[in-house]
Amino acid sequence: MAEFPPLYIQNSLTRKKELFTPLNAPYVGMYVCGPTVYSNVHLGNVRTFLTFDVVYRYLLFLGYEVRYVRNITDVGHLTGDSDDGEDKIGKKARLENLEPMEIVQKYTNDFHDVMRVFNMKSPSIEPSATGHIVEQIQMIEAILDRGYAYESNGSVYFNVRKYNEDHDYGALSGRKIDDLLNNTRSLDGQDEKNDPLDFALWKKADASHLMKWPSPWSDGFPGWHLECSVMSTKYLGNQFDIHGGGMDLKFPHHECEIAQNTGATGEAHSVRYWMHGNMLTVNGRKMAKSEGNGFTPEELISGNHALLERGYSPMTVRFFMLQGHYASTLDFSNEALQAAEKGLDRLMSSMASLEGLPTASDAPNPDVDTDALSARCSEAMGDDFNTPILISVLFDAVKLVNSVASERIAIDATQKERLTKLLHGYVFDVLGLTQENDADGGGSEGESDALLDLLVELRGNAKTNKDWGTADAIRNALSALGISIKDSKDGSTWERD
RNA sequence: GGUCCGAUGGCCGAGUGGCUAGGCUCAGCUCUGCAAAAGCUGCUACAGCGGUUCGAAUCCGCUUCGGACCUCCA
Repeated sequence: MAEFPPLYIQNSLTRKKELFTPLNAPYVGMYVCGPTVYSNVHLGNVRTFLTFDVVYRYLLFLGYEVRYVRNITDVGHLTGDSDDGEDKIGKKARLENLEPMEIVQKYTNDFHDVMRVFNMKSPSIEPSATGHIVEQIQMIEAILDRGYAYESNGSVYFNVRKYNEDHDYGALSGRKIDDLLNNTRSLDGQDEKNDPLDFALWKKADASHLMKWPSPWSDGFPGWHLECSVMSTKYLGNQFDIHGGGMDLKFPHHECEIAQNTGATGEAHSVRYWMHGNMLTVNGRKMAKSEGNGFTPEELISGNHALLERGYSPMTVRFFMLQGHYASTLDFSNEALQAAEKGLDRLMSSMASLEGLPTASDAPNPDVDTDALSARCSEAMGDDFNTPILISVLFDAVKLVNSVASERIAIDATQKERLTKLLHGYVFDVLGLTQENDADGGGSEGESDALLDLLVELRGNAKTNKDWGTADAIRNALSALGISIKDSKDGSTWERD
């Protein structure tokens, strides 16, 4: 087995930072709760998917073979205060006068577009709940067989108290069953349940319900928590390595997932490392659809939203989010976005200069220790994916690159190669940042580049002749077009802003 | 009401007992025809009060303020 650098993960279940040891290295199984496709994703959703995109990327970077499963929830999600609420997708379908599956397709497409714009890697498998109705029915039967569920009026409920006699309900979220009971609000339409804590595995559909399937109990639809239990274990096994999701899913969703898995097999600890990403906040408040403080990636890029002073590029947002640790709340503000934009610009300018970096030295510069830089990077990521620390190390590398570029420091070819490999690996592969200079589009890029080179050369001649008027005129004109010129003692270069 | 979490310099944001990240902003300097870029230097903070310790942003207690979950939520 290959050697992997140590990776510590903060496990939500044990509340400890643990050394990551996959069940079957080099293979890793990872499941992340995906979106419910009944409306556009907002920036808060993006943050969670970004968190696990980086986890996925880093595991791949280390050389693990990862099966990354992220579901699409296209049924079973109830609205309102009780389990008798309406299915979100069915409701939306009625509102928009579309087939439920049209809704699902529409917002799935939107979700994929967003993922692409933010340079998220596609999961290995993206299963949908409606594609696994049979398996969900089978899991309900297994849970019934073990006595942890009961049928009531065509619906099936999980028996939380019975389960808690043999296992520990509340272990993940740190809740005690009696506290839960004391604090459960009395809701309507719960008479079918033996106990308010019980949750639905299968719901009987009424006549107006659009999405329903036959089952041994009724024509109905599966409970929300069930799909994740079914799809994670189907593709990753009854026990698998990493389960991720947003902090707000910890209870009840993930708690119920654990109960279902254990209830169906009798085996505890189906998930070895639970990871939870924290919330994106706006003015200190969680960004959420219900709060009305969310905006879509489209609004973010265009700047067309009351909270936005102007638009920001997807990579700026990606970088902004990576400058905070995934387990902390991150507060959104225009000021912070603008600071991130400049920082990213500096990082990317430096990346762009790597190729043309001079190797002025025949021997390695003893003051330049690429191995140490590399070690600090892997240490940062190995400490629970600490991207802020990683970025701080990368800025040290930026400083070094810029010093070499301006010939304040000399390095040899080997050091240049290592530096390039390090920066490419962490910036492009691990953090998933990309250069965003291709905004002018079209196939004429090469031509316009050549024209720009020519203009810069002409300006250089003007400078040599001390024709400052011409030189400044060219610089100002290019600046107005979004091209900035950088002078150094060896000549000038240009860069698109 | 219950459970849990947080409070870090002008802003964002790491850091869990001594080595006092990083980005942005601001000021000065170097370079430059000027500017930009780049480099260097400076601004040295940990909500408040008490305690433990040789030593606390970091551990403990209290107070204040904020947030999350307990209902759909990434």
